[in-house]
Amino acid sequence: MLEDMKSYRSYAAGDAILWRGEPLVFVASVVSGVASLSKTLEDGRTQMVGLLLPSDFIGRPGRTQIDFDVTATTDVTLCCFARRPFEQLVEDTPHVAQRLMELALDELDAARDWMLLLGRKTAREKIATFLDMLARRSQLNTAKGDSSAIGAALHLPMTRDQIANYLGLTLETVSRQFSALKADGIIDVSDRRSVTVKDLARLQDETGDDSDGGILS
Amino acid sequence: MLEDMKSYRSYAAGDAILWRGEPLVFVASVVSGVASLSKTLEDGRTQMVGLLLPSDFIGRPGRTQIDFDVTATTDVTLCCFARRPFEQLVEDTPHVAQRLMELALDELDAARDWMLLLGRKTAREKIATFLDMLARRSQLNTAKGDSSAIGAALHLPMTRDQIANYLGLTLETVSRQFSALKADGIIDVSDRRSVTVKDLARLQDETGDDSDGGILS
DNA sequence: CGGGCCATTGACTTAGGTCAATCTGCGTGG
DNA sequence: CCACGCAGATTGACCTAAGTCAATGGCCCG
Repeated sequence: MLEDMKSYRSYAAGDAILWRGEPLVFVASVVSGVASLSKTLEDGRTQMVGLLLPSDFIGRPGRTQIDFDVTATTDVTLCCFARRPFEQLVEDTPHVAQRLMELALDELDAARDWMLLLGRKTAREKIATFLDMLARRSQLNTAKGDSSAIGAALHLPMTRDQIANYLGLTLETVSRQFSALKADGIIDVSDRRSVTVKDLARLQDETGDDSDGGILS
Repeated sequence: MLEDMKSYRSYAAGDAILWRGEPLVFVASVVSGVASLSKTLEDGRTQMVGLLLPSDFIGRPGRTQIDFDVTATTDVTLCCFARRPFEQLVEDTPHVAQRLMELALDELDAARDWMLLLGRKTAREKIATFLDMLARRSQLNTAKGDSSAIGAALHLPMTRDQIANYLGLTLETVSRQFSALKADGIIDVSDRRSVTVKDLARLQDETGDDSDGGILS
């Protein structure tokens, strides 16, 4: 059974978890901390192409390589399974295959939202979208249903530089936009690692997104 | 059997195939022509988030909605299956589920490459990457193995405006970059719908991509 | 107490966007 | 068969959002 083959691995903030092109020996799920997927151009410009929060999955049944780097953004603990036996499990259990497919489709949707952000949003819209996303995500993980956790401090899991790489900006622009949103009374930036959303509605207005807001599942 | 439930639909260039949020009644595969997936901000800025060429698949087992628009970029013919029976087939045939999963992962990889392009590449690199992608794709579909179909005219399946929406640029910038690449002797732009790659190596240099070039499968 | 490491802020540059004029075909109807 | 009109493409002049470069500030940790 799968339980028998799981193991835990920990990485310190900044450590590489997987390198692009390296043979993929395990699949994993994030237990705690934040990891990121990123791609690099030959001259060193980099772009994060995914953020892995707790419960997210790393790995691709049927692939032996990945073509991005996986890095620990904060200290991270993973729950790992050897790839071969895991694939066996996937083949034997249709239900698991279907679940993985859904995960892949969710990631695809997230990737496409991010494409819109990267291709068309202004710096201010990018920051607003990023904060809104963090607010939604952290709300899910805490008080489910309590829709107004506004005023609570949002923890930023990354440095300005990493945020810039996620949003396709420079760290200076990220910093300036934080300051601007603060000056406009939309957020508060006390500690460098936390932001308080003072006016969520206004923050959402600033995202540029079509307001009819997606699927009401 | 699946054969019994397939039907063909055709759309003229510019026609909507599916609207965002609309209930998804069929899945389909592209028989001929080119379709695109796109997302729009509230003020009308749009970003293409995918291009569907012949043999590409539209649809997501387990989802009843999509949150992008699907539009016919050129005249398009689709081969459609009703969604419910198709999903039944997927559940009954593990092999099909696995194949779909691979398609989803391929799309995810393509989406991530595009994120790097949108977030970090210059206009010139974007155009070079776009042309290189078209060259690779059209080579696959024609003379397999003949690696130097250089000199052959590449057909552009879209207008400058659509290319701009795909690359996160404006149509003017697309036009200027075509002119610049032409002035540099890398391509030739005779007809507005076709481009001849005169120096593929140089074109690839201009993409900005890490030259060790991905996975040698 | 001191030395990194982030972050912020300012001054200046620039790639790409915007606005506007012109050009090029191409299909249509007289 | 021609001329008209229109949709797309090109080109130029100018503007601006964001990048670059550089100085300064705060904070944590040894």
